[in-house]
Formats: sequence, structure tokens, C-alpha cells
Amino acid sequence: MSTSSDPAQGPELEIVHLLRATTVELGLHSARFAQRNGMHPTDVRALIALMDARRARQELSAGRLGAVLGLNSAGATALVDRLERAGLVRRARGRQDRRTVVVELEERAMALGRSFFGPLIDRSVELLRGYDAHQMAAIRGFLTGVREAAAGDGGAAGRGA
Amino acid sequence: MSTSSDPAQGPELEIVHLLRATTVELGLHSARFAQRNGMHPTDVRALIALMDARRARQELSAGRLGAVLGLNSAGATALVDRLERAGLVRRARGRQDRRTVVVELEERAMALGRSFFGPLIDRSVELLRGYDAHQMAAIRGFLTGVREAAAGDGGAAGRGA
DNA sequence: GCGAATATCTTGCTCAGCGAGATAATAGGG
DNA sequence: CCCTATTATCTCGCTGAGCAAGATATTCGC
Repeated sequence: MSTSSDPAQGPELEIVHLLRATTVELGLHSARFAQRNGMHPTDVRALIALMDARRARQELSAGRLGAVLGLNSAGATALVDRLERAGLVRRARGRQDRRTVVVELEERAMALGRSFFGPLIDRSVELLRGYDAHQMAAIRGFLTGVREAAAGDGGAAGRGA
Repeated sequence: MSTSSDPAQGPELEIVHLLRATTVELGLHSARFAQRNGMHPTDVRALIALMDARRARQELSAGRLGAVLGLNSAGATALVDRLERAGLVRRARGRQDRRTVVVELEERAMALGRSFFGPLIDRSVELLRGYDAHQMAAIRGFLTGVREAAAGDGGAAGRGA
């Protein structure tokens, strides 16, 4: 966000800060969406995870959803309660394992998600169409590398207070 | 609804989802860092904003910090209280306008921030060194475009429940 | 100096998320 | 088939982040 860094340190650092600024902006966009619809940031993240799972044609249980979002079981239950009360999801018992609760998206949630992601996705695809294969490979490689670095928990982080 | 479902629709969509996955992973990384240091997500975001301001050689007041993070004045006061109690920042009265409270980072917070961002930044720079100017321009252009699209509040999103 | 405007702080409240434990369903050994 | 360990979810009680409203302190225009 805000003004850039010392470009003197190289174009690489400038891009690193640009990536961070972009993630911050996406987060703020998401927060605006949440507030506008009377939801909490966690609810939006849950919606994203559920739509992701749906794209991959996989069921998502309450517990697994909570794990993805970093909640404990009580928090996961409360989350699904909220989403259900808002009419965004419905609970269904798992078929083979009836202990599990499968969280299924209501049509309303899909529409809401599309209204949120659609324009952003369309604009992104439009941007990408302007690049050649060589450039696309670079974008893909960079994002993949950063994702793996973040997932690998690169942050050392000493003991807090 | 065209765009947002099928990965077979082209390499563009794959990259869009990759970007989203990357931001999610960065968010989880940040959450792990927060928990490990007894902080909350908002505290980490505040630290980022403060380090950003410092890089830009700009002072950040309590109220302005709260605005950046989307908090009201009470929330901003509580946030600075928390960070101060954790020894991460100190309050200082503004020089020309003594109503304001300038939030200044303690050395400890800088070190903590570096331990969090350092490895990720290093890895990112390393990745970027493998690309030529043509590719760097594509990465820069794509990220800039997405950031602007998100900032422009592309999400329509009607009234929620 | 007086009153309006502005920045922060205080008070009281709501609700997201946690820890601990209860309940329900499955899997395996006898 | 029954009994026990395991696993998935839910219930209860609590902590604390953030909000709304208002108090307090400082600045600016007149």
C-alpha cells in the first residue's frame, strides 16, 4: 500500500511489495463485501473455501472447514450455525460416515460469491490475455513459488512476549 | 456465467485461482505468526501498516492507523493499547498537533517483523531473479491491474440478509 | 478568549472463537 | 454380537476484539 520503496534496491523488491499491496487490497475488498452483507471476514473465507471445494467436486465437512480456516471444533460449529442462519449453507449428514456434517452451499451463496468474485475474475482474465506464453509461465512460476514459501512456514519468528 | 467455474476454460483461469490460493496461503502464514506470538490478526496487520509507513518515512497516528485497518476510534485505542502492552510500539504526542497520538515502532517489533517477512521476501527476490525484463513487466502489470481492480471495489454484491 | 471542529480515550455492550467436556456414530478385537 | 477406543460434532461457560455513544483535550477561525 501507499508509496513505494527504494527502487534503488532493485526491481525485485518493488514487485515483492507490489504483491503484498495486492494481497492487502484483496483483503480490504473482501472486508467491504463482508460488512456490506452483514457477514464477518471468517464467513467470507468460509464461503471461498466451500466454493473451492465445490469446484474440486469434493464435499467439505464442518470439522474440515474449521481446520482449513484455523478454527477449533466449537468455532466451526458456530460458523456453520451463522452461515445456516443467514441462509447461505445447509447441513447434511455424511452418507458413509453419519457422524460427519457435510456443509452444502445454497444457491443464494453461489450467487453472492459470483457477485463478489465475478468482476475481479473477469478483469484478471482480461489482463492475462495480454501476455504471451513466456510471460504467463513467469507469473505462474512466481505465484507458485511464493505460495510454497508461505505454506512451508518460512517465518522463523522467535518467542513472543 | 462464463468465467468462474471450469479449469478447462484456459490457462488464464488457472492463474487467477493460483493468485487466490497464494493470498490465502499468505493469510494463513500471517495467522500462524500471530498465534505463535500471542497476537491477533489485526495486530499483525497493524504492524505491517506501521512498517509500511516507516518505509515511506511517514508518521502514523492512532486514528489514521485505525482507519487503514477499518476500526473505529475505540477499536484503534484498544489496538494501540494492546501493541503497547506487548512492548511493540510506544505512544508519542504529535509535535505540531498535540491532540494526535503518533504510534512509533519499538525495535523489538522491527525484529519481529523481519523474522516474519525476511525469509519470504528473500525467497521471492530469489525467484524473481530467474526472470527477464519482459517477464518482470508481465508480473508487475498483472499484480498492478489486480490491485487496482480490487481497490476499485469491482464487487457488485447486493444487499445481504 | 469563545465556540466549533477534531483526535483520542472511556464506558458498556455484543458476539466470534477458545477450552473442556458431553453426545453420537464408526471401527476393531474378542 | 458386544465392548472399547476413536472420531465428528455439539453444548456450555468464558475471554476479549470491536462497536456505539459520549467524555475529554487540543486546535483553529473569529
